[in-house]
Amino acid sequence: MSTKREQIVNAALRLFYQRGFNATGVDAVIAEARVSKKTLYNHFRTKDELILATLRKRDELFRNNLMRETERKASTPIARLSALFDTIGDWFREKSFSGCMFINAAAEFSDHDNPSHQLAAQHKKLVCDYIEGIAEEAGAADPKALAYELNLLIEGAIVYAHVMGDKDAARRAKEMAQVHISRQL
Amino acid sequence: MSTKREQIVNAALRLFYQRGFNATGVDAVIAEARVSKKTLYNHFRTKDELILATLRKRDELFRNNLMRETERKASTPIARLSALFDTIGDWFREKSFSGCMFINAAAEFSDHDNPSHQLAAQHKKLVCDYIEGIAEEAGAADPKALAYELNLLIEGAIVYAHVMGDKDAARRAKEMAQVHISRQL
DNA sequence: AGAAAGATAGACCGATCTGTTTACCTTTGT
DNA sequence: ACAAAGGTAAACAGATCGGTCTATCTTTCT
Repeated sequence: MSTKREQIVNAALRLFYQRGFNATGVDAVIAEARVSKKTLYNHFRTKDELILATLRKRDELFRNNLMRETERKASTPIARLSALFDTIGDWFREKSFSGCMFINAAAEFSDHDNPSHQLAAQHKKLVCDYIEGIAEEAGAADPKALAYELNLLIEGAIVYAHVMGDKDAARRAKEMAQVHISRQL
Repeated sequence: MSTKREQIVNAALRLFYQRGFNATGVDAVIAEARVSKKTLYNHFRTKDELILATLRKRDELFRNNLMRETERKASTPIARLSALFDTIGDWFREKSFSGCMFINAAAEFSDHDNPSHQLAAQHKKLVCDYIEGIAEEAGAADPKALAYELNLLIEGAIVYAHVMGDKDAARRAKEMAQVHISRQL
């Protein structure tokens, strides 16, 4: 149906991720999407709404990929807890990698009440919930605590990979994760 | 001597940190600094140069505070490795806390070759070097590896504290850190 | 066939952006 | 006392910002 809307969001996904939200004008988005400005503003009331729609799409794509890849790499819950770090390691090595779009959003929209910032917080929680589910299946003593720990290691690795360009961060984080996983099993 | 320059950088430190780099215009900086636009451009050739000078100042202030506070809180190297997390916990609880200015800079200046991004990477390395020094004094088996691990936990905690508003992140990271510290001693 | 819906390119709006310039004022060293 | 240095406020330049609007074209439903 609304393929124009998808074109716009797909263009926004690329541009906002690579260049940032404030640095990307709507003119750049419509040029990348090959769409007129009127069309963009027919689908989104403001740029802020486009940003929110783009972040929602990113959340969906990112978590779907995280789940699919992690479950493809490992078949047991315990192995999947480790495989999470292999999946993010693959992500770090993509040529388009520019950090976590939600960390980036929180950086630009620093106010915690900002809708984009809240969406970022929600995304992180959903990822954490997913990990908690695996930790439960794996029989962790305290799945919530283990998910928190693994997620914190993931965030640390993302920062290392983006800020310092450390493509090995996922492997190092994985080794640390093994320690915390084995303490719970 | 150059007190005007300091006024400008101090104003820029507040505004760039709270509102972001692209979202803060030079007009806002000169208003906050109570200085004319001419004066700003006498001291800095471009806004980008002001950003770089501001990041350099932030690096100096941040690391000095990290060292001073951590050394004040604990007198032995081993205790200091833990105290690092208390220091960042205090930071998280400041009302002006808006995440790590260098993570924020890397988010807005995503290109790794961007001078601001490179300064961010350098800052992270200097913090890691400081921790490595303590790890050495503490007699860690592999000080470089331990510093890497603790720094990764710190980055994870910063993300949690900023994106999710989790003021407890430093304590949780500290508990994780204890595990990795004790494995090396 | 013909009306309604939705697309197009692009002119246009007022505001804001970085950066320059003008004209004047204040401080300071000799 | 006086020139030089460095400060001020504000006008200005040209580009870009988010957002609106017009006039035209294409598609689709009945």
